[in-house]
Amino acid sequence: MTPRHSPDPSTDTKTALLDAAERLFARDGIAESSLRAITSKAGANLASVNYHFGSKEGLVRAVFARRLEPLNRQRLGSLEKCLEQGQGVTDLHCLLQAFVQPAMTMMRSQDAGDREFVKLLGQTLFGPSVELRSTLFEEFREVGERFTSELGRALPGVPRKEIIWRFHFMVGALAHTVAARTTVSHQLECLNLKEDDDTEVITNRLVSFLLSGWEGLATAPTSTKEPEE
Amino acid sequence: MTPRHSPDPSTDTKTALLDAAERLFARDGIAESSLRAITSKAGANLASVNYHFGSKEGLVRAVFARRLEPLNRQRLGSLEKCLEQGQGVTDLHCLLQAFVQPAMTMMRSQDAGDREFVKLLGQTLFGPSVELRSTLFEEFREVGERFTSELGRALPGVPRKEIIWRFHFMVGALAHTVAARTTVSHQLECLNLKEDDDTEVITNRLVSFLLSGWEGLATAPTSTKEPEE
DNA sequence: GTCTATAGGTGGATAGAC
DNA sequence: GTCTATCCACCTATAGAC
Repeated sequence: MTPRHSPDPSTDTKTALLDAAERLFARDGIAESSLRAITSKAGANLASVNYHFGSKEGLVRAVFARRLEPLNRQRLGSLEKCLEQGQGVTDLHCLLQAFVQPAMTMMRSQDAGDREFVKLLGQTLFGPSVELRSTLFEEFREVGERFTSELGRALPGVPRKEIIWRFHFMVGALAHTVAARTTVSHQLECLNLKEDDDTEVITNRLVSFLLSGWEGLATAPTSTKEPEE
Repeated sequence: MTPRHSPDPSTDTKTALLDAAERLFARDGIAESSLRAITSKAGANLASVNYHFGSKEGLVRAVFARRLEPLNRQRLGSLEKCLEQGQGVTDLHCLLQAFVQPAMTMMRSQDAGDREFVKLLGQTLFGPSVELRSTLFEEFREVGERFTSELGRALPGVPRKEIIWRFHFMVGALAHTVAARTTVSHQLECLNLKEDDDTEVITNRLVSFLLSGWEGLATAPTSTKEPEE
């Protein structure tokens, strides 16, 4: 008996709750999704959330933890590959790709859960809840530090503070791309431009844009008339 | 008598409600801010919101409308100045500055309401509420169209679809910068880098980054090994 | 216009049977 | 582990006195 690793139906209830919550959170927001709606969609009982996760907040945290860890590992793994390939010289383009691509792939994943999740992640990153953001920040910490560190090494002339700002510009551009994709599609439709690009094309657009920004070859002086240092 | 344009205290109640709502929305989120908390903070009665704005949704819309119109006008005004100065040639840097600076100035305005508002705006842009986002989209439409149009003229070789994507990258970077400034400050503190930059410096960082991205001089090929076209 | 009081509904959480 | 029934806090909105 028990032919699978997770034989008991309790696990299934747990993941059903996670799936339903993830979906409703992404669609309606966390505060707007009631436990009643979540358990109903999951085909579970109202009390099951409290049993399995202790509280709604516990459920929220579990939703994020489930997919954040794989995302982080993928990013860090790609970063390591960049370093191996680079053999000393750090390849900026490879680093940006390593950071951007995992999120973009999730955006167009076959798994609907992945798609819902990145939308949710983007929303939450900009959301008002302080405690939730600091939870996310904690989970993201290692990735952020590894990437800013390597990006700094790839751009020796750029001070650390500037690196961090550029990193945040990048996070914003990426988050908006994955979270507000619906808006973009809508806008393109209004202009009779069908949005037929696949993940790779959009990723390349974004990475190219970011790469230029990071390389900073623009003719932008510090002030309107001041020359560059 | 009635020595001012807005003599009756009803106007004051109205703006007090708007101020309180704006602040609480930005701090706790819209769904999380109850009318009780808002009216209490405004020193008004619970029923006053329904009297002055019809419903909570009416209040929300009024909060956005109040500051969105000046922001739009400032952006469009700056854009017109760019066109006048340029005398035919469209200055990309000027356009980006015209789009970015008004929001950044609000971020560090002396008026606390301005600061709260941009935070709220950034949050809502990424939020889940469909109807609210489409309201914002409608209010933003003219600005978006004018800017993408002029940006396209400033970059004759770039197809319209690419312009729109880059515009969204820019919006994301800007929104994250104004909405998550707290996060950035926190991160900089953790690294013992005091975040003492004034608005102008941060704006210049962002505009430089974006300018490079828009100019697109990066050495990013379409694929990992393909040469540029 | 402002206020009190309350209706009418939904939220998260729990007790206790099964 | 699952379910029903229920508690109680809180929400928005409104009716009606002042």
